[in-house]
Amino acid sequence: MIQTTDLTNENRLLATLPKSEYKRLGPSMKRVQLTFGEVLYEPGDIIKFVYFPEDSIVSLLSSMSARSTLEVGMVGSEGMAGLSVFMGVNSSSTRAIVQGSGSAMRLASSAVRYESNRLSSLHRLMHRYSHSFLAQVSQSSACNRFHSVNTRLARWLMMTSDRLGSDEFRLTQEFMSNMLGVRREGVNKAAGMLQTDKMIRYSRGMITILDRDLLEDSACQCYAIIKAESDAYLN
Amino acid sequence: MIQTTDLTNENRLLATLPKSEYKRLGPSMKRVQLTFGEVLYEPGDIIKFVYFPEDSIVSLLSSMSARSTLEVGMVGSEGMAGLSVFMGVNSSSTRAIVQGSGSAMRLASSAVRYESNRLSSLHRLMHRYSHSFLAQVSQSSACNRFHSVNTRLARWLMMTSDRLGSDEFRLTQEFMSNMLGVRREGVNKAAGMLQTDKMIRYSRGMITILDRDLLEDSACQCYAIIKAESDAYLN
DNA sequence: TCTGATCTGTGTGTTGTCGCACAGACAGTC
DNA sequence: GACTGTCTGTGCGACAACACACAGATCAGA
Repeated sequence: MIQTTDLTNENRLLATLPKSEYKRLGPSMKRVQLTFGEVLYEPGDIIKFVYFPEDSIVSLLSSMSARSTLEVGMVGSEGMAGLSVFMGVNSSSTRAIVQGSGSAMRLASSAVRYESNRLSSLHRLMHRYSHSFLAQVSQSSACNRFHSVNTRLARWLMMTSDRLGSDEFRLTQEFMSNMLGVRREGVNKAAGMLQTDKMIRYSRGMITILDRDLLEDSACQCYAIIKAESDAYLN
Repeated sequence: MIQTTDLTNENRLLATLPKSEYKRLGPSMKRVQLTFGEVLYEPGDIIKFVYFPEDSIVSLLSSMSARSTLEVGMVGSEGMAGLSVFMGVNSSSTRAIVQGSGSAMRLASSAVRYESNRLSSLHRLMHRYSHSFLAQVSQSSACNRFHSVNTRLARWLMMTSDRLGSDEFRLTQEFMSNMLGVRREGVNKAAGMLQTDKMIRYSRGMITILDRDLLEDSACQCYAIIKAESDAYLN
């Protein structure tokens, strides 16, 4: 497995906090293992915990029907799942599902509510992350409207790879179709092209990125735009 | 012109503030007239003012290219244009354009930065609005992916009508095509159907909603979902 | 080694939207 | 009343994605 990012294996949002604030959160925080497919919360659920992914990924999904689901946002070590809590609302309108197994720091929602107004750096960071996340959702929205399945799949694979810090991961076409909001057959076709062009290799749910540069080239500009936004807010 | 909502002609977010906080904002605030087509800020611009629409509407657009633009969020009396400022970022990734002429309260960004941490009700409200807005953007994103031009146009007309507090307004097919992210011809076809079914009437940029109930029925569920979210946060 | 479950490949026909091209309708103005 | 610009209507070919239907490949476990 090739490490492609300088992953320090910690959540970058938390890592940016001054020590004093981090310590204050300590007692309410716990490192947990998130496993693929785990649902952290459903739309309307009371959110008990928020999650700061380390090498895991959480996807936020909007579903129109059982058949039609779409990822509206992806959360990795750059962010947090459960922004609603920070915004003073105890439930979300999206489903949060673990898209990549790995560890995350889990924080009780009550602690978020209690501390986020007292810890100024945390507060400021969360605000900036909210902005970054909103920008991501906005960009994806336009991307989903205008770009083809091919380019969107390439973008999505790049984003996933970045957050996992790996070029190899398990994901079926079925799963990706739920993320991109297209049929499995569409993913098959798009993935087939990427494979023909030697950018990726895949078999029975195991995907390997063979050529990141080529893959990035076939992704739309949205990838770079979202990445810039995600990285920038951490300074 | 038929008034269909109990429009009190003031921004509902501001109206929810306690008097003391509203007074604090007073000196920095000014009622301005927004005119159709006016651009409040472009992506990347430093945002000097935020706007609390009264009977005006501000659309937030994401553009992939000159040809391809999409409305990612709509702001009326329930909200504010310029959320980024509240989130501690002085520019936005979207373009803010006036979609419906009318009045708005304009507040200097510096005042937002200075006061939003001091005025607790304002802060709390803005947080809750941020959540509501994020929910709107997420829902629209899925809607744009899964629903037909017909239903999306119906939804969009309903949302516009709600915010203007009127059943009659000026909007060309060309303009709507930029909002919905489809070609003008597509809007023509969809609008033609709505007109055939006697839900709306239109001519040279003047649209009249003839039957709100029917129009709401042909809009997708997204309309009701977004409306509920927008109304709920104000309690 | 057989069996069932899962994952992937692909074929056919349909539909929605696009891209382009142009004609008609209407309003303002000189 | 003629001219110009704007807005609207429509026709046609192209194409991406859809819906459905199966067949083939691979793996895990009995």
